[in-house]
Order: sequence, then structure tokens, then C-alpha cells
Amino acid sequence: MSTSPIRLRDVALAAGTSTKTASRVINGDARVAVDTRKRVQEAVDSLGYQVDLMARSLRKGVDDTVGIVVPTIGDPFFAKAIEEIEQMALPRGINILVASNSREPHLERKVVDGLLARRVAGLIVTPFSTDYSFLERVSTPVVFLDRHPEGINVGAVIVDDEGSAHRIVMHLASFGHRRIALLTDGLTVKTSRLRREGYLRAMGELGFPVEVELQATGCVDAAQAEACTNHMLDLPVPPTAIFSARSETSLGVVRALHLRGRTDIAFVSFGDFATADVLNPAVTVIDHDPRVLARKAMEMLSERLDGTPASADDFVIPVELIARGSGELPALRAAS
Amino acid sequence: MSTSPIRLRDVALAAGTSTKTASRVINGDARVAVDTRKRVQEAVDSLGYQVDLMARSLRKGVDDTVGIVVPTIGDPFFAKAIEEIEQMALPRGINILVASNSREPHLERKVVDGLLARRVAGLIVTPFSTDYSFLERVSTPVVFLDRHPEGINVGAVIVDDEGSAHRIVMHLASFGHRRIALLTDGLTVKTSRLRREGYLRAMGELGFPVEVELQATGCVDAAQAEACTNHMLDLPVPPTAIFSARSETSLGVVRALHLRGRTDIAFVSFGDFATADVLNPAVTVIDHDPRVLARKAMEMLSERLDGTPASADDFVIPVELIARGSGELPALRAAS
DNA sequence: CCGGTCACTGACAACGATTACCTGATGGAC
DNA sequence: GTCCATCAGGTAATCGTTGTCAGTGACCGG
Repeated sequence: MSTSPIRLRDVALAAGTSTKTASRVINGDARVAVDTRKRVQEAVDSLGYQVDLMARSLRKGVDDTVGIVVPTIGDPFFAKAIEEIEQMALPRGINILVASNSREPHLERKVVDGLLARRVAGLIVTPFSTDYSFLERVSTPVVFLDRHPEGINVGAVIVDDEGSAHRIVMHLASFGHRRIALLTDGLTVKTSRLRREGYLRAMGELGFPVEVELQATGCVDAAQAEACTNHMLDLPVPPTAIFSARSETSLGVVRALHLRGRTDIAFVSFGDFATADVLNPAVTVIDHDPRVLARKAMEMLSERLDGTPASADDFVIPVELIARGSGELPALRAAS
Repeated sequence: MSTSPIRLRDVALAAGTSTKTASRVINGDARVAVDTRKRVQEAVDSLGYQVDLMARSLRKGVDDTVGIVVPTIGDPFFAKAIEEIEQMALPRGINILVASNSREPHLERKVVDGLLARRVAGLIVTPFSTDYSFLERVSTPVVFLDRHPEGINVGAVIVDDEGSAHRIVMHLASFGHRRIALLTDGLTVKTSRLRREGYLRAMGELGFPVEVELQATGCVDAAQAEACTNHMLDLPVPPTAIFSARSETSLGVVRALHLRGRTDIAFVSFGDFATADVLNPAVTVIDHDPRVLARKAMEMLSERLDGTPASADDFVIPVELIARGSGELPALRAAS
């Protein structure tokens, strides 16, 4: 069954060279005689030698590995981001370590520390709500994804959350809506705060009343979003439009609206989702594409690994509003 | 900015002990005097020492890491499986390395070898189409997920693909359907082959003609599934029911059906998806839950890590057929 | 013919932690 | 009072690889 692992020593012995020379061949060092190289190659092939990456990493001080920290791996948004990063890393021989903070600030620090202790070459982190100032004492390059971190002045790859939210409200208002409801994740999450700010700013500029009962700010998952939506629709004066600040919550809103047959309510989702264009009406969204964000983040990380110093400036990915129908439903004469 | 990393040596120096004793404290060895332990602890805390997991792993020969190989990380099915595994691994201090084979047999072997070279403690693999006999020479425990591997007689955590597919066809037939179309992934994928076999067996038992034009067997993604569906609906004698063998392809089928307004066609999906219960009609599915499979796989891997020998028997997770409407549409009098 | 490059190679130490083995001290049994 | 078991802790080897540096010939220009 189990075979004792083959070490470089064994290869060197078989090829009649020193381990150093064998190492040179394996690492593609040019300064090796042609026939020596050949003998080593043959030994490698016949023995089925594989470098022990553990040992190499110890020697080199870093591991050819990128750590990724996200709130939840199962969320399609983050899953696609991870996929993109992995695809970019694979051809460079870089492996990825994935960890989630389970949306718990308490775990967040631990998880990052764990990856650092593993001597990852770099980190891509979607900050949840931890103070990241401790990273200033660390030399490992870190790139932040989707959210600007607290406590540290390092750039992140983000979208214009506040501006896009503002735009959504303006869009809905242009179809006659005044009672526009907001559903967000908990406000400890930076993106949620920013999107709410954009909502509030737009409502203010439009001179619309901002009502507490039209803001559900703790919808962490689809089920809660569904409950919140139902609650709002049961209000004496329900909203005529809904702005869901996250794909995940949008699924809940969609479910509530469809189960109640209320497809007359205008709806815009911050973030696309799988069947958004198939529903009736199809769902208008902000195309918050995780792959684009991830690609840029990985590019930035690669630069850092090659020595480019970190910039304090955020990189803002442009987004589009994709009008599919649900966001363009007119406000029915109902209430003011 | 960057601080030189703190080594065990530094801790020992600060605590006035040898590295060995410091190591004992860190690893919870009981044979250390109380006050010595305390001094070491204080040194660890004040210096902010963290074990270099690279070095530890080299010495121990294995890394506290589980490698996961899936075809595509972004597929919600696998993303949820990864999430479940990560959740189980986290409390044990185990990190997870995620890699995809990008649905390329060519890459599959390389990716697995790469993880083995990293001396992972164990592997959880969703085999795509590679011959896995090479694993017999490897001592690293491996558990297969969702598909039984080729070339090696090791158990996997699977569902009854053939039987469930059979059941879907029987279900559709009970509503009067005879022209039942099949959409699958490429037949190099084991699950696709098995589901097709179940389909064929049922059709045979029912005495229904099996027509080539009603079988689309190369739908790797939603876009292709959509195209195949459109093609089938354009046949002179189109199907009255569709069986999609994978969640991903189901999204394409749904898109085609809805865009054409053909919500009269019966439809069953092997595998649930996010908005399946919201569509009109809601989509009948086999609840192929990745979390359940993943949990069992991780349990099995844990046992292997603790020394339980591998079993050659598959572990079959039971599944349910969730009737939501689309699979219970009656066959309209159309053609035979 | 000599010193100097150049191409190639190997001995050795080091990466940072763990561990086999050993030492010295203590204390109880006799 | 002697002896051995036990405990606390130290020393040095070790995991497998690679960086440093030194060394060997061969070859070349002067």
C-alpha cells in the first residue's frame, strides 16, 4: 500500500550526483551539464520523485500559496470570486487556502492569523468587521476585496457602493416611486452601511420621507429577507418599490413577492443572481461581478508579490445597472 | 513595517528555558512545572509568538491540511460542499486547500499530485474522469465525493444516481409523458453516465421509444443546456417533458422554457437550485444536497486520519423527490 | 606556461520546529 | 544511608530542501 516517500537524496544517489545538483536540475538551473541533467531527469522519472513542498517552503521562508478569507464560501458571490482567483493562481503553480470567518468578527482574526502562521505568500481578504490594524506589523502582502478594511490605510478592490445605491434609488424614483424600501445585511458590514448611506442620500436629495419601517437592516440571509419583505408588504401603507442591497437577500425578496403574487412591486437588486433574467418580471440589477473584482485583486496581489509597494488608494470597479423590467415597473397610484 | 518573525528560540530565551521546554508548553505536554509553563506562556503572549506551521509540518511529515478537488469551485453545488467541509475542519484547526480540475482530465492528475506534494493530511476528491489507480501507491487518505472513481476500489460518498434518474422518469411517466427528453453533462462524467443509464432503463421498462434526438449529452453549462432545449423544442415532434441531470443545466432549461413561454412543458431537475421554488411553475427536483454528502465525506476522512482503514463500499446518501409543480404537469395530447 | 574566466559540481549549513536520548535532582522504599 | 523510579529539562539530531561558498578542470589570451 503505502510507499516510503522518495527524497531528493534518493534521486541524487540514483543519478550519481549530489543532492544539490539534483536540486538544480529540478529547479531548472541552467548551469548543469547536459548529460548530468539527463541522468537526473531519468532518476526523477523512474523513481516518481516529487518535491516535498513543505521542505521547500520552510527553506524559502514562504509557501507558494495564497490565502483567501471570505464571510461564507457557499455564497455564490464569493464562490465565484474564489474560482476566479484559483484559475489565475493555477498556471503559476500557486495553491489557494480558503477560509471563512463565518461572519463572526471573533473568528476573523483567528482565521487570518492561522493563514499567516502557515506562511502564505499573500492574502486576499473580504473584511467583515474586524479592526485590521494588526496587519501593519506583518510583512505578508494583503489585498482587500469588496470592502475597505477598518483600522488600516490600505487600498481595496471595491465597487462604488454608496454611489450605486444612490443610483438605484434615483432609478426607481424616475418611475414614480416615493415609498422605496431598503433591505440590507447587518450594518456592521461596511458594504451594507455604504449602500444604506447612498439610499439615504438619494432619498434626502429627492425630498422623500425616510421611514424607519421601510428599512430592514438585519437581513443576513434569504429567509430573513423573505420575512422582512412580507412584513413590509403587510404595512398599512406598504412600499411600492424595494431595493435589496445583496444578491442573497434578493432571493428572499423574490420568493416573498412571487409567493404573494405581488409582481407589481418594483424591485432592484444590488448584485446579479442565477435566474434573475428568467423571472417574470425579470429582475433589474446592479451587475456586481465577483469575477472582475477577484481578477483585479489577484493582479494587485501578484504585483505586491513581485515587490510593488502597497497603495493606499482603493481601486474602484465600475458597475452597470441592468434594466430587466422589475426596476422599471411604474408606481401605481396608491399612497404618498 | 515588517517585523522579523519570532521563533521558538526567542520565546525560550525570554522564558529562560530551552526550546524543547517551550515546545512542550505550546504542545500541551503535561510534564512541565507549573511556573515554567507560566513563564513560557507569558513569553509567548508578550512576543506574539506563532508556531511556524511550515516547520512543524516538515518535522511531522504531514500538514494539518485537507485538500479538496472539485470540477468547478463556482458551481453552487461544490461551493456548498466546500463550505461544509471548511466548517467542519475549522474547529479542529485544519485548513483547507481548494483546487479545481477545471473539468479537464489532463489537469486533474496534476492538481492531485500538487496537493500530495504539499503533504496534505487527507484529500476529498470529486473525480472527473481520470484513472485514480495511482493513488494506490500513496499513503495519504482520500475520500471520493459524489462520484465513484475509476481504476481504484475505494468507497465513495454518493447518491443513487441511476436509481434516482429511473425514479424521475417513472414520475414523469405517471403524468402521461412518453416523449421525455434528457439533458446531461458529457458522458465522460460518471454521474452523467449513471443518470443516463437510469433514464434508459426506465424508458425501456416502460416500453417507450428511446430517441437519439431527445438526448442531449454534452451540456456542460447553462448556456449549452439552453441551446439544447431550444433545439429540442424546435423538433417536428418536441418532447412533452424534460429531465435535466444537473442543477447547472437546469438553469439553462428554465431560461429557455421561460423565454419561450413554454411553461406547459413538464420538467424535473436532478439537483435543487436557488430559485427553483419561486418560478412559475415551481421546479420539481431531486434534493441532491451537497452539504450532506460533504459532511459524510469529512467524517469518513476524519476516521481515516485516525487510522480506520479505507472501505471499498460506497456510502449512499438517500435523496428525496420534491414535487413542486413543474414535474407534475400532465402530458397534453400532442404526439405519441 | 601562467593567471584568469567559465562551466560545472559538491560539501555544508541553514530554515524552525520536534523528538530521541540523556542528565541531574528529588524523594520514597528498604 | 543507599538505590531506583520519576520528574523537569537540556543537547543535539532530524525532517527535505536550497543558498553559500569552495573547488575542479577546461579553455583562453598574453
